[in-house]
Amino acid sequence: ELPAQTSPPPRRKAGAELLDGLNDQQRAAVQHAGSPLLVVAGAGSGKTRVLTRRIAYLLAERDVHPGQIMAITFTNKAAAEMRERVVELVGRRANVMWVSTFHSMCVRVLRREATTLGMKSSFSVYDSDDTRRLITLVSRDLDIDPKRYTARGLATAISNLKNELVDPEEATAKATNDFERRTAEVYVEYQRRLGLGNAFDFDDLIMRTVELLQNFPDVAEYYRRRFRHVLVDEYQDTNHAQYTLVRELVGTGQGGVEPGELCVVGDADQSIYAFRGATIRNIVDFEQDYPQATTIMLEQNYRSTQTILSAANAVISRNPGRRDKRLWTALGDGEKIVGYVGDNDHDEAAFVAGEIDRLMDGGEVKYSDIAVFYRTNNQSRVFEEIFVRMGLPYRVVGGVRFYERREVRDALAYLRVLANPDDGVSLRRILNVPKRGIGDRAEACVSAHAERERISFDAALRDAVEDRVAMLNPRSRNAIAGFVELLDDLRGLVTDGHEVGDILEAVLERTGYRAELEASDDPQDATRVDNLTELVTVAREFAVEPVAVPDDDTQDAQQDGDGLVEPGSLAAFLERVSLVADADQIPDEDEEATGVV
Amino acid sequence: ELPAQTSPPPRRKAGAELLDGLNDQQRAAVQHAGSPLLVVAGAGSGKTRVLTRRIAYLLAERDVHPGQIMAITFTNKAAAEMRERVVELVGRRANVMWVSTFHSMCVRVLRREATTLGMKSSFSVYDSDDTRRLITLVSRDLDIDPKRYTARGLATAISNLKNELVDPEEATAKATNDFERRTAEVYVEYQRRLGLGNAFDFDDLIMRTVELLQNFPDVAEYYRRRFRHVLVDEYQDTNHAQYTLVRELVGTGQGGVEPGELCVVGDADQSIYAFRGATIRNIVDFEQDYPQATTIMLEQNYRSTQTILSAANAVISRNPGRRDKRLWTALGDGEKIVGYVGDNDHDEAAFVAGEIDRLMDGGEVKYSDIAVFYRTNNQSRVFEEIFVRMGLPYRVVGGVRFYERREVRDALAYLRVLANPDDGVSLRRILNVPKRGIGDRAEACVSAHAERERISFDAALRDAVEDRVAMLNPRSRNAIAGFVELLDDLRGLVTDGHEVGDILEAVLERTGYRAELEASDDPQDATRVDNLTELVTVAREFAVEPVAVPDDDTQDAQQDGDGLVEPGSLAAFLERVSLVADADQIPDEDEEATGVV
Amino acid sequence: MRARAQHPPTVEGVTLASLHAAKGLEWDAVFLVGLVEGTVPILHAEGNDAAIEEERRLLYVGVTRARQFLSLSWAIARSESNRRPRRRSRFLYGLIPEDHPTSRLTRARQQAGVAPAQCRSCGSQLV
Amino acid sequence: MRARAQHPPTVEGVTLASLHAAKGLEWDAVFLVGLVEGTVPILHAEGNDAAIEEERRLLYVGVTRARQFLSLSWAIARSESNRRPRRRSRFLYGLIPEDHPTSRLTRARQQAGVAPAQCRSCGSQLV
DNA sequence: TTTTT
DNA sequence: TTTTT
DNA sequence: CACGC
Repeated sequence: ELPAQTSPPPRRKAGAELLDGLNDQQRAAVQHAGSPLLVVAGAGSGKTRVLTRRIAYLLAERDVHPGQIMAITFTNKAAAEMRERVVELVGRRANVMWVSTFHSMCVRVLRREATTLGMKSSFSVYDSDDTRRLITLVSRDLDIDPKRYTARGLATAISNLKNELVDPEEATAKATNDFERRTAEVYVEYQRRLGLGNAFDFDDLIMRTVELLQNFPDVAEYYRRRFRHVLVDEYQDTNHAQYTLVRELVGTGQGGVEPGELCVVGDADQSIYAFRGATIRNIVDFEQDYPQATTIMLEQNYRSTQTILSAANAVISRNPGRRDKRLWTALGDGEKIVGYVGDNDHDEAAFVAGEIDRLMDGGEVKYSDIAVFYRTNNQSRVFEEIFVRMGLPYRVVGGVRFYERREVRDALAYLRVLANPDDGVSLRRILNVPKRGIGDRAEACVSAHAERERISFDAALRDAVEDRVAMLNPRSRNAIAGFVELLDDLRGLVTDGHEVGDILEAVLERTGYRAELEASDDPQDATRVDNLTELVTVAREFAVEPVAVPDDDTQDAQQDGDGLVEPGSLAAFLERVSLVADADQIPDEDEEATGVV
Repeated sequence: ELPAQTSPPPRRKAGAELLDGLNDQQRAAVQHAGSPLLVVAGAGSGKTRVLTRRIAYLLAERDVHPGQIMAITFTNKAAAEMRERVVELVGRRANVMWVSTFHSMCVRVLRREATTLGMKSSFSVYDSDDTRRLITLVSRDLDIDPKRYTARGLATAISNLKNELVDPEEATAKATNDFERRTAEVYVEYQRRLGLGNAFDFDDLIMRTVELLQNFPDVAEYYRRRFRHVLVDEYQDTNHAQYTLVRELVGTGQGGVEPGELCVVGDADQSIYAFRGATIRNIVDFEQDYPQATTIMLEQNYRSTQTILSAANAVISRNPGRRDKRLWTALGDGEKIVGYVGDNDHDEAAFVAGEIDRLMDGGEVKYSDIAVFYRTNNQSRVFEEIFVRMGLPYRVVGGVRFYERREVRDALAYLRVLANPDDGVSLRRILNVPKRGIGDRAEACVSAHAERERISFDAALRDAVEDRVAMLNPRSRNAIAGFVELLDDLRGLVTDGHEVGDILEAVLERTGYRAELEASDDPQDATRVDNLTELVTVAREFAVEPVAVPDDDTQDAQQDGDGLVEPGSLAAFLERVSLVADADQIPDEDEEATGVV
Repeated sequence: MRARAQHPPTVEGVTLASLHAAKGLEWDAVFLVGLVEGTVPILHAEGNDAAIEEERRLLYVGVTRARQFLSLSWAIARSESNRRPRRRSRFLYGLIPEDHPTSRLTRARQQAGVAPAQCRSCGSQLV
Repeated sequence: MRARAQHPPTVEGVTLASLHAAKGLEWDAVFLVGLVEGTVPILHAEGNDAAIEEERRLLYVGVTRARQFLSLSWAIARSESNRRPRRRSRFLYGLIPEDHPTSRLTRARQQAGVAPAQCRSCGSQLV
């Protein structure tokens, strides 16, 4: 025993260090082994710290290989931060872990197994805008009254079904009223068209991965053998499909594979995404779902003063039926809370501006340390007005995100069409953008032909060039011929292996898209040109960016064909931009990640 | 003589005081009498000071009655300032003077003499937007290709003709090419429709006042006898019509009335409105136009450092054929001029922001003492971006002005229709705003009926209610009936003598206009509601505002029926808002008005 | 001041965001504004217990974003055009007493037209 | 700083305006920006002597707005997307010498990539 | 009305 | 491309 | 028949 004390093996030392500075509950969460674990992590209780230490501890102390770990988050930012912090703790071998969002993780699985589901691995991922567009088309084809059933409404309904893992057939069977019947009808056709376009929508990524795991036991077994540890962040935000996905990944121990070790972290009191399908019940009922489960509560807060925590406790304690949890801190009471009643919202905003000025006068705080929160985005207006007048620097979070801007989506649609010719939604998006004389009528003719012949829109366009599309006049035919030729030219660049940035640059140049914006007198179009320039920059940086996951140091051989598209490729770029909501919405300086002060 | 020194008559003393602190040229300009006077007033040379002192001097020393003075400016702000400063010098009796813009002055004349020109005194004044709308209607009726001849283009062409005092007949006769012929055709019909709608456009105000003075010698004589002194500010900005108007007002001495005494002030080097019809020749050729004229040059500048003035002189001296004029100052050289070349506009903006920060660090300057000027408004964008980021308070001048906002114009259109039922443009503007089921087709039916029967659009609407309009379906008929009833209800409020603010409030309430905006989810609509609230406030303040012109103290009896609408009335409010471009675009703290430091 | 000009990207400014967007982050000073019925909780949630509970969690998320300084505010009317006064959020019951200065100010001002004094004492009166 | 908070309407901010909108007013410090061919004078005026003269008057109006401090600036390129470099305004001939630091900086920077030093000596070199 | 993909 | 009414 | 409103 004595030698062990004077020169302990490095691994043990690392393990001990990983528990440094943790409180009892945090330490228990890091060390727990052998059964499902629920960490109820109050606000500011050091949740990310626990997650990352736990992963490091698995590697350091429990003989777990990085390739056996899957950590799931909701945002790319959270995933990136988690990976980064684990790397800080255990080195670059951590890069072999799957640390990703639910959606990225599913894309990775689906790229590997696409053919099993009758798709090609070059599939597109449709976001809510693409989805709405496709539903509009479907809805029109089905002669649905677009006033009574808006595309947005139908999209929401279908999304809800998918979140509940209800497939088109079941939806049809279960429909009890007019709206549900119409929705099911659209759902069936929409899903068919997604397949035809070789595309998944956001919800499909989850639902169809579940389908894969449930219907193909050998696939499920492969992943269950591979990932022995599954960690899920923000568990209170999971919807039913995500809940099921996690269950399937972990397994039940039937079929010869021991269940994976599950650790979920979350806080029911911070469940605020019910409208997106999140079910607070997933976290509330965790102990029923996993009867072996252990629960650890993190109640010590490292962020706020006791005054603030008491206020928070007072607010939330009035919610009935919740797990009793009281945040506390060792930091002391701090400043009193300020209350103010204004005559009107302008008055209220003036008060806030004055208080900010006062805080700044104190000199201990920066503007970026201050935030104003409201329930609805339009409430920002009155603050912006007064802040501009007073010269208070500010940034508004929300609004149209970079990848949601029209010009950015147009440019990306070109790239998607180059990568996946079957992608009809993207193809139709750019068909006449910029204007090239292919009008509504021409599009309708081609579309009808595609439907009749049951071919892709791209194939129908090529038929049009050869005059095999009915009712199409020669003017339109010529315009289409020019367009198809343009696409083929651009696709040549892809085949020749040009960099993404160059391909994008060629798209903007050869299509005349940028020229049209530059010629415009609308001041908004100047911004649009700038955004495209920014997009080109992003693409250029992407090509030279060091790749996070494959790592020379690692022995893990499962990198190639492991659901990862070729780094730096067009496909990789599209995958990135399709699954990243925004580059930088909120500065990441100070995050949930709270440690001991 | 001794008694005169110990107790001089008050009037002489006032006169002497009025010359206090003026330089030789300024003093000469104030005292000049007996012939037309051109004051060439360089930038910052104390132009407004000279004008106001001159007026005061006329009253104090030259036995001129305030009612005999007409002072003309281009902006309401300049007029208000001039009046205010004269009042400071000579007291409230100055309020009897006509101090107004060219356009306000003409409206006042035209209200008095409307019937002479076959109009009613309740006429509307159409601004450029109304004009464009009416031209669009006319153009459509004349089957003019709206691509080849845009409403905007036609409006500009017609405006140019009016500025040159070319009437529709002359335009028709003189037309030499296709565009001119089409323009003349539109001009004829447009002018007919203006008459039918009992409306003048901005350019009409000038042109038709000239017509009045030229075609009705007794009217001209009345004004010439009445106004013995005409003063014109910013003379370099006059167009041909305004030039002629001034000539007609002053007269030539034929017909028994001595010519009025004319004093014009301006600076050819600051002529920058050629594109609006201003002709620099008016000021350049003043001495030829008025052979008796005296010219006084103000070259001493009280605003800038010599360094800046030398730069200014260097810039302008390269213009050929100009009157040689060199600004100088007694203030000394001051700081050197800073030059900077940026890599791109963002870089340039960063430099400017940095310099502003540096100036503010000096502590002697306020943000509001600093300005950034550019040639085209879209250049503001890059500055706004960097200023917001740096927390530099700023205000952008330009953009959509208050009275040009859609919601404000809609509300005013309601008021105009109440005041002038013949106003077809305003009536058609609000016909289906907010939506009340009177669509394009219905409007076309009513419009055709109005044309066919040669009645006003309002009368046609009333025919529609009685089913006397062809091709109109019952649904539309009912909608129109509701609308007409609504208008009649509202007009009842006007007849009952309610305050403008209440009438406006009733319009917003009973039409459902405000409700529609409040129900909207477009964040812009929240701003719109605020703008309407602001408009109501303006209207309320207007009703209680002390009236500037009629003054109890004065003996002048020509107040009633003197082209002034009843103070506080709906008509008065409309007149104000039709002729005021904007409430506060640039803060009026520091104006051209420069005196001795 | 001078330093600011030298490294401008540092001046990132005050954050304006929805309560949803605030989740997962923290700031030294936090202002929660518009705490009136119809906004927090939002009108739409009325009559639906689960929705009202979620609205309350939303406020909880907002409160727990603050490190040192927290301000709670609301306005009794949206703008001059809109007559009917607003009621403060039910979620403040128990947090700020009904008879607290901020509550009374509402009536006091309507009579006197005086600008409301700002209250720095609620912290001590928390439940 | 405190004073600012107490009477907020005073903080009116830096004025951004077109040269036309500047007419008739004055400021202690004036920045005239974008002084390149195609902007001042504007492209549209090219080939029309009267129009070019009016553009020159426009610059004159801008210059004479300043009381104490005047800055003249321009950029050699609009944004990264737009390649062809710009030439400074012809109206600066005689005002700022061709071989003045501001002119040379253009080339120097393209080679060195160094941020341009700001020039405080033109005032003395006026014609 | 909120919007992590 | 500027925009005093 | 495309396109702009």
